[in-house]
Formats: sequence, C-alpha cells, structure tokens
Amino acid sequence: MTVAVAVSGGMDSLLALALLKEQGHDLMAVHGHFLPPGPDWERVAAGLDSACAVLNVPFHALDLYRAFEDRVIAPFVDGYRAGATPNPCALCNPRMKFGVLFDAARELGADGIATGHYVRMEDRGEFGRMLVRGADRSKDQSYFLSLVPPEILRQSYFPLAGICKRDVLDILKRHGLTPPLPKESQEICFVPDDDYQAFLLARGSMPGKGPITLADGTVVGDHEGLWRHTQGQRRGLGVAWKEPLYVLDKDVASNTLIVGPKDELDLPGCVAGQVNLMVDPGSWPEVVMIQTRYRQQAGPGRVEYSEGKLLFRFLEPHGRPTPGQVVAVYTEDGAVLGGGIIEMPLG
RNA sequence: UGGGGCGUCGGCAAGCGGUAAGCCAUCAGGUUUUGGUCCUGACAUUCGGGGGUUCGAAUCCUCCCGCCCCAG
Repeated sequence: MTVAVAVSGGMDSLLALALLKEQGHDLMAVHGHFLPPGPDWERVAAGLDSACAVLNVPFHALDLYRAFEDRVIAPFVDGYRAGATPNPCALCNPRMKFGVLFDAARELGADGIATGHYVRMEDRGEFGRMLVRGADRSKDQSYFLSLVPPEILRQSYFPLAGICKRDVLDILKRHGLTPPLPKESQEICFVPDDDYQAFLLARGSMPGKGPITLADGTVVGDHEGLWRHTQGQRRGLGVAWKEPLYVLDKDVASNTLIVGPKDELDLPGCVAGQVNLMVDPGSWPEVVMIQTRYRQQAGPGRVEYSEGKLLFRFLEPHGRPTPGQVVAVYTEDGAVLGGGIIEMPLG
C-alpha cells in the first residue's frame, strides 16, 4: 500500500507528508505543476525535492498545466462571462488533485492519495466512511471537497484532520523542514496579484457596461461589467444611497445589475447541478444542513433529488444562493452528504 | 424678473447664535485556499459668494450668484 501525498509547496501539504512518514506509511510525494512553465517550476520542485530527501520519500513533479487550463481556468473564465460566479478551488479538487494528479500517481504505483486539507474521514454508522468537517472549524475545508466522488475519498488520507493551524510551523521545524512556498496559499492560485478582474480582462471579450437598477426597475447607476460583481456584494457599486446596497441578481439578457437593501437578500431555496452524492439521497435525514458559501454557517433545509439535480428549500433565512458557487450538504454532526453547483435560486 | 422656496463633504442629510451628527460612496488595513460578506481606521478648520450685527454665526441682517416651484 503506497500513498501519494500531493504536495503544493506550502506548509500544510508538507506537514501531511511528514506526519504520514512518522506513522510509517509507504509514501511517494507528487507535485502537479498547474501553472504554465516559469521560474517557479524549478524553484518549487527543487525545494520539494530536498524536503523529500530529508524524509527519504521519492518525489515526482508532473506537468499538468494543460489539464488545469482546460478543467479549471477555462470554466472559470466561461462562468464569469456567462454571469455566474464560479468557484475554481472547488473544481480543482475533484478534477485536478483528486482527479488528474491522483490518476498520474496511480500510474506511478500509488493506491491512495493524501493532501493537507483540514478535514476528516470518519466512520459514521450506516453511512460508512464519510468526509467530515475538520476539527479546527475555523480552517475546515470540507466545503471545498464536497464535489470529490466518494470512491476517491475512500482512498484518501487527511493527516491534518486533528491539527490546529497555528501549530503547523512548529511541527515542521521539529522535522527539520522548510516549505518552499512559505506564503499561505490563498486567493486564486492562478490569478496574479489577487486581481481576478485584471485576469479576466486579459483573457479578453468580457461583457461591457450596463445599468444598475433596483428590484422595481429604477435606474440608480451604471456598472462596468456584470462579471465584476456577484450576488451579495456591497462594495464597488459606486452608488450613493441612503443605506448600503447589495447585489441581488445579474440579468444577463439585459446586462442589468439588480441591487437592493440587505433585507432583500435572503431567498428560500435553490437548484444545484453537477451533483456529487456521497451516499444515496434516499438515506439522507429529512432535515439536512445546507451551506451555500464557504464562510457561512450551514442552515437547516429539505432536499429533493431528481434527475441529477438537487432542489433545496431552506427552513431559515438564508443568504442569496449564487449560481456557480458550491452548495454542500451536511448532516447535523458535520458529515458531508453531497455537493453540487448552484444553477439558480428559487424565489 | 410678479410671488414663494432652496443652496452644509462625491451623493443624501442633521444642525436653527456657542464654536460642523449620521448614512451612502470612496480609500487604507484586518479576516479568508473562490467571488462576496464582515470588522477596524481615514475622510468638510468649514457650511454658494461678498459685506454687516455679535465676545462668538452654518445658524440673524444685507447684497450678489445659482437652482426649483407657482403664477405669466
């Protein structure tokens, strides 16, 4: 049994490698170059190579940037162009780390994969082994893994399950390890300077300016492109009003941005596609916990599953679901039942 | 050019003789493996302009300028 540890160059995945080594697993380390060739390739690969040498683990660097372009970046750009708000990180996990990268590792002889995500795999009675929220709730990343197929998750290891974020550097130091990329991975990895708007512009042909209106059609200003805004957004509207205004909707057909006060933001449900089911929906509890944004408290609701779509009805006021974002479904005690991508809100 | 009203930060808007609230917008930080949200901080020595009254005015008087409304 050989486990491939996906190492990004950051501290978390390096710690995952060290912890598994400590536990005596048979390991290999794999790094996928997701971005086009550049100076970082050598730097990161060399850094990881020497770190792996310290631990006596074989290291492989793989060129996966074309797959990343097709499977993550292109959908990201297309999504924005179409008026959605895509979540590239949530796609990267099933398609790249637990997809293409794992496939490549298998060819190198691996039977399982491990990453530095802050989540757990736990035995949950009738459901079997389930993906569960990380112990450190503030760093929990199960939301981003809710689209990874269950059969892949059952071959996955998450050594950071019980680790607290602030201990990571100390533990690494104890192992004599230094991450090649000391900076915390955050924002969108393929977008320079955290400027997604500049990135999209550079990709060309984004839709242009149009009106900003209230829900009743009153024009209150102009926007410079729907793709610069997203549901629930407050800043950047440039509209001076008596109270803060938030984006309610984007009407792609008329290129209109619809805004309104905070209390008009809640909606009672949504429909999701590209569904990933961890267990048969027939066995789900009647009331599940639904999370439609990364940093959002999951709220109770009912679900119907039919023809590959999940239909959600919230039981409590719920921030406006945003097309393109992930919806993750949990049990009361934090096990992931499934996930999908929001296609449309229900009013 | 007869009558009435108004002119305070980029947008609203308090103040009505005692030495410029607040909100929105904007900017700068913080939080954050998506976009957002959220939190903190900054933001009119000055009240359309001139003159006057007063110990002291955005607040009173006066003239001018600019808007708006009603009558022509």
